[in-house]
Amino acid sequence: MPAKPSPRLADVARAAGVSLATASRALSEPDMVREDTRSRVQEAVAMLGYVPHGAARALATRRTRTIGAVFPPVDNPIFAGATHALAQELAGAGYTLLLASHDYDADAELAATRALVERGADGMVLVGLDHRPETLALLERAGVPYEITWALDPGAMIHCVGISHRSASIRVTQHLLDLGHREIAVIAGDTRGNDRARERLAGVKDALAARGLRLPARRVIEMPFSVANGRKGFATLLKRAPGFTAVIGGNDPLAIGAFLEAQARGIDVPGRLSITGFDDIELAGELPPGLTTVRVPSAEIGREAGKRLLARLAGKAVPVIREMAAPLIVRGTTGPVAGK
Amino acid sequence: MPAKPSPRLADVARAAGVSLATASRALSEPDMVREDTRSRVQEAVAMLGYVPHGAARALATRRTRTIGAVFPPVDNPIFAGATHALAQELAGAGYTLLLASHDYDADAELAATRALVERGADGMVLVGLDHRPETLALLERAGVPYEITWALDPGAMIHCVGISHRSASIRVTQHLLDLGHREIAVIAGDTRGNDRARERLAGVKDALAARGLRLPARRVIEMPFSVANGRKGFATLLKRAPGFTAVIGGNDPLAIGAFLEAQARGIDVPGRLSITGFDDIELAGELPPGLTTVRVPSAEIGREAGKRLLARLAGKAVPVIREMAAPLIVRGTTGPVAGK
DNA sequence: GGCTCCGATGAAAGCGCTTGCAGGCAAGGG
DNA sequence: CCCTTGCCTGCAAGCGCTTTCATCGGAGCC
Repeated sequence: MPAKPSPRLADVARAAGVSLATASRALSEPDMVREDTRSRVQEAVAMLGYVPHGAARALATRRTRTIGAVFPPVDNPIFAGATHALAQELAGAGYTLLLASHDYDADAELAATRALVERGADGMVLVGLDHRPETLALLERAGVPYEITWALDPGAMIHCVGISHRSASIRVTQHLLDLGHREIAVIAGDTRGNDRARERLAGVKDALAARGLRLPARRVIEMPFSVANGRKGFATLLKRAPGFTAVIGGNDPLAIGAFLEAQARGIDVPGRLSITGFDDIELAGELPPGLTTVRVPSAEIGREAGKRLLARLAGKAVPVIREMAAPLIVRGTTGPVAGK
Repeated sequence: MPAKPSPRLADVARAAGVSLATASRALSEPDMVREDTRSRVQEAVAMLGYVPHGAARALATRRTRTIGAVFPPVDNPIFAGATHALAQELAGAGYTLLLASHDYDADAELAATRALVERGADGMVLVGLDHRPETLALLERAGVPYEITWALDPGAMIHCVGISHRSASIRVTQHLLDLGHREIAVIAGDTRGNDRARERLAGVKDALAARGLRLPARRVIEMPFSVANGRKGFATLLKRAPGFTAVIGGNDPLAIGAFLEAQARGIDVPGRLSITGFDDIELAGELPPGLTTVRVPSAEIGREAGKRLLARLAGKAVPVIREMAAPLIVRGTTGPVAGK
């Protein structure tokens, strides 16, 4: 390893023939310093290849210019899109993203949150409302502003940017009911520790109840999000409680899995079976006949969370709740119930 | 905002009735401290809700326990998977991921790298071999160990973990040649600033050349990676230079796009047209008849990069080059050329 | 031309933690 | 019973930067 110690600001100051204080100001408070002094400092910086020492600066300013995000599996395309958008938004303001991910595990989330707070995150982004109570308490105590994404706090007490999963889910279900479907099955996401999945399922029940219908337990199956599980879940439902005319997928991969399995079994979609998803990933629009789904603006959620946090750090007030639109996108996998 | 200042280690020390030094050791060097002293300190920590101040620690130790990663769009599923695996691997060792992403832009990559070095990343993960020369120079100068992922340095001078895109691509092409295909078209990824895409394309040409064949320029189109672009690219090729019997996609989304477009046009796959992809994303195996592709172990690459970096930081030596297997996965989209 | 006022610079005190060094104490050996 | 050996603990000096406060010189004013 290179033994040569990196140059410090003092070296820059010496090379530029100014004091440490002036060198510091030339870099972080440019217009407090005379033009020519500033350029001498900058030359020295370039010559020495000086790179500021973030930890030292952070210690002195009590700011790291870093935002922490704790996400469920970032490999879910929707979180990936949000992560990218968030990172971009932050980079534009000179901030950097500290990312931790977990597998829908509240304890891991707490540990990750603690790690990010220790690292000095100036703000935090979390997903959903299911957390260990200590998680939010920790942030409050440390005085770290945070944004909850995807979900919306019903009490409107904490800063959120997201959508109402329940009402979107109600719209999906109503769409199916309007098409005449009465026998509906659900392949839900894993609802343990995932309030979004829970709300989506609850929305289906709500919509049915509003028309005096019930969702029998055997018509519901929970599966971790993936195409393969969509297939599996569909196959299981078919065996366990056949007779349904529509399947509501907890997200798009699950719905696409169900669709592929139906196709493989020669079940005509949407002729004999309607299918809906949730999220509107790219493939939903590309895979014929097009998946009926809810568009969740995940990249915008990420970007918006970043914007709001930056605004709050700059002392500006932002509305506590930022609800995004989540329109129903009707495509080819839903149609009138057969025989109507 | 809560005005109450967070407790410092000195407060913990006072509460526990020990000196600052002892409190520090109780937390970071537990077995230098007697059992009962340690537990008194820990009680004080719990009571005060003490959270260590990372910047201060970093300043004193010259270590941030943080690894930086600069990735192209993290919303590409393969990078997303690698990011998740990397973050998990690091978390297991008490490290945290500093993530920056860019849109295949070398200047943005350089800026992001500088930002992460300033933040004190103890190590860095980059993707591919296309960089501004300053990027690697900066890391060398700062003495920050780094790993290149996905690609392999032909000179074996820099630490890499990845696959040989060229030879994998050669295998794909040979597979098609073996099936009798001679008229081959390519929907490549955008090769500007993307050495992987370039190598894949070069591999196709190599394999053809080895059998005395050429790849005419009009049979090649470059498109940013996406399903929609796969469709578009395929349509363009069909118009511009029809008569090919096989399409090589630069990655799976492009190949899937081509496949969907072919299907939409009633072209029988693999009867009249063979299609191959690259990466082996989940859908490649799920979408009938199954996409023939190359399996790129992206999550393993991420995990391995983390492992190697941690090992190097711990002073262990690791082989400079870590080549991962990238097997050809033959599925249903490739078959013998029609009429053979 | 002398005085005031202001803008630019410098000196120095931290920011919160780690760590080399030294001191203190108890146990063990002579 | 005194001294050595070792284990814990405490003191204090940084780690590299920011920022208050004081200083200094010069321009503007009368």
